[in-house]
Amino acid sequence: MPRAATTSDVFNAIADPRRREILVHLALQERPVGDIVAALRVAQPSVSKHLKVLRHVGLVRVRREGRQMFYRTNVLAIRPLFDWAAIFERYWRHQLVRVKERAERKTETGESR
Amino acid sequence: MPRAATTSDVFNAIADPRRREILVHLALQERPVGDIVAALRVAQPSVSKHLKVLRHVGLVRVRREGRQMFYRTNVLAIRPLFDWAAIFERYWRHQLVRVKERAERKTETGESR
DNA sequence: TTGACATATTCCTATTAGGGAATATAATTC
DNA sequence: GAATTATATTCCCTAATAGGAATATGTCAA
Repeated sequence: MPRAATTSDVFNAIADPRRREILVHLALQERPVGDIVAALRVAQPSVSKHLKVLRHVGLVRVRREGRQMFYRTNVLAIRPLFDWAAIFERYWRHQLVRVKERAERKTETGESR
Repeated sequence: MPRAATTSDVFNAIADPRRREILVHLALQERPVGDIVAALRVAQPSVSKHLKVLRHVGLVRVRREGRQMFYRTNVLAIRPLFDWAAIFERYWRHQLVRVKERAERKTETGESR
């Protein structure tokens, strides 16, 4: 079985670094394709293809205005990714707390190394 | 240019759903490969291959004990993913706040629909 | 209609993946 | 050493890229 399609879900869609850049670029405000091309210095056909993938998984929305297509990030679509990563957040927080406590105990007892 | 290797970074490694399952399974405690095979009902060679990918990007750590290999999730390695997704968190929080406020205004004025 | 501009699609190609089956390696036990 | 258990690696195969170049589609203006 080959690798899952980039359009299969959000996790596969954001595997590509260019697409992640695009999403950040379109998070604050909608922008036409040409703006993305200029900002990320990527060939226009390449940008259009990435946008197609992002549209397929619902990570961006489009609006036409004359000949321009305004894209914007659908931030809510990133939530499944955030929620999944958050599963582990408490573990590393605990880990960091333990490291911190150990460091503080050492300081209190005047230990070095 | 083909797609980036699954071992190129955390984002590509977690694109596969099996690997995400494995990471969750190994988050609470370390487990031998056989345990993962039984829990996820995936062929053993397949599990070993996924673990290899996860090891390459630092998402899991291994420890040998006799003939068993105990793997555990390195939760801190998931942080780059969490941090990236968190960029968008404030945007959807604002969005949700706006939706909530609108709903409350409607309720106050006795509006329906 | 013609031309200019903005964006999308198609074609091509090298590379990668992931499952299954078979086999290899490593550690333990007898 | 031989058999057993646990895990890793290799081989085969098909499907899916992502970029580059060329081309198509769509919209507006004169």
